[in-house]
Amino acid sequence: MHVVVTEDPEGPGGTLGHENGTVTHVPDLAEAIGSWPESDHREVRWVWGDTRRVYPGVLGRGVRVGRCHDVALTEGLLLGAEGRYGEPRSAEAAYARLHGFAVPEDREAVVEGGQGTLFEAEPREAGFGVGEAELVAAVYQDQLGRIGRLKEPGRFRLLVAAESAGALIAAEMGFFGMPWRESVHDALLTELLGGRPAHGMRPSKLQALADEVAAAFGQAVNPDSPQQIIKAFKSAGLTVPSTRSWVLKEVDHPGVKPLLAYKELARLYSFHGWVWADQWVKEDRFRAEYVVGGVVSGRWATSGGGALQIPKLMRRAVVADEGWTLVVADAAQLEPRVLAAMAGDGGLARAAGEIDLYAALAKAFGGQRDAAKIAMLSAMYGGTSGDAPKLLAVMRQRFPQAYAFVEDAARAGEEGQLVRSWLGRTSPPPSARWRELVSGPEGTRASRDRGRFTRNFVVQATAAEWATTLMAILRHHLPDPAKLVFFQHDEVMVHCPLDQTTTVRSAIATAADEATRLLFGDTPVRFPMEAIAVTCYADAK
DNA sequence: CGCCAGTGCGCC
DNA sequence: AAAGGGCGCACTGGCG
Repeated sequence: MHVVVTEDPEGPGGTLGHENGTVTHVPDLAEAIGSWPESDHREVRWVWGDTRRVYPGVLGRGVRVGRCHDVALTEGLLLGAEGRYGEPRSAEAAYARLHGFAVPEDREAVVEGGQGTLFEAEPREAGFGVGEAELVAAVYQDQLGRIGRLKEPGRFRLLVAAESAGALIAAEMGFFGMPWRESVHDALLTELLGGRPAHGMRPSKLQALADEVAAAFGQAVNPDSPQQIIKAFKSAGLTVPSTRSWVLKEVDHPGVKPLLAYKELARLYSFHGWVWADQWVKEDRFRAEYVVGGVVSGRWATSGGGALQIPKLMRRAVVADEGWTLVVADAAQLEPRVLAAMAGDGGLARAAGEIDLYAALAKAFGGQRDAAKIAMLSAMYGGTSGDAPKLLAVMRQRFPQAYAFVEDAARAGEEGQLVRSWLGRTSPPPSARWRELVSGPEGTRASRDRGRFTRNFVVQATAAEWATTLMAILRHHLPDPAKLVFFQHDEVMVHCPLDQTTTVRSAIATAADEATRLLFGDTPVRFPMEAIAVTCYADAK
């Protein structure tokens, strides 16, 4: 069964819309959801316009839900599938389209940017002469109908369920937070940088390196300015095309070493330094803002805090609570396995039945595991340099179906067509700019670029679907109080009491298996998900 | 002053 | 060694 949920613009109240069409106003929404008759609590699908607007408040009152249908996320997926990519996807917009009213822009598109301002800027639209509960209910019914008319409604329903579950998980991860020891983080920064500087100053070790750089060049140079660095090298008689670290590494000049050291530390300082901690870490928890489906491929993005780019070095600060542990699991070689399963390539699927897929493929590539890996990555990314052409020729011969699968996706992209993931996420259409370019002198290049994008899209998007499905299942298998606290494309982290370690590890294995069956049915492809329990994230690999 | 593109680099 | 896909974010420096 489903229940439509709306929250009052002010206060803790809201409405519950029942399947028979009646709408009840409740003074305390979280309480009403939490006290829903236990017998069917797990069976309820809570339908709401936007998880980010409704769920945090509910969580804040200590209530969690099992399943939901996020109307805005679903609308985005449906619009893409219907060739209307990019149109506003809020429940209000969907309702307006349904009835021929003027379609309001999405609020996040209007407000955009700043943390915490996402939904505060303007009061809720007055509506279209209909209560919000009726509005959401009408859009929900319409969406069910549209899903039913798609080519693969069953798969798309899985996609919608996974995306909606992802929204719940993202909200919960943001709410509960990832363990982050401020004291460890501070000690690490102090060791590397030399203590927190006064406002407007560089940390001492950073300043020392900057001074070394200036001394080496015999002139003042801002190490944060690529332009100034290039000029400084020029006046030393050296021409560098850029200041990328791998370029500078090859340059013979005394300024290079301190400069590279500076760049590395400066990044830590500005990205994950004290200012970052002030903003994002409270009470030994890092609370990130995830954006479900924020990447066109369906991967998650972040809107602040950089949760998906935590430097390996900083993982020292991620430490389980006393008596608790971190169970960290990542899917090994996820993308080639996804390709094997999707393409139905017998040979590749057999290799993907092994724990080390690349080793299993090595035979086909002259016994070279590295060659097999480059061949697979080139096939999935559209690589053309080095040995790629030669290795791709081997792949074409030995794994023709997998080869054809990515080639077809690339060709579709080059021709300006849309491609779809396994569950039905649709790639964005080519931009107007691309259409101009493609018929001009730079046409071949633009065409190839888009081909590489669509080639990768089908694999990356399906990998994202597998990972989100796994998480959605895992969430239901976790014993209380274990919690998902981190997710990064193909890696999950669960924070749990020590005595739940074994249960959590097997829950992860089960979830990986169930996700594989749900998506691909009876495939020989295996998706190994090795889980390791650690006290500190840095010890996970 | 804010805005924006370019650069560079962290993660998968 | 540094190519091929996807991101976010800090910083510089030019512009209005």
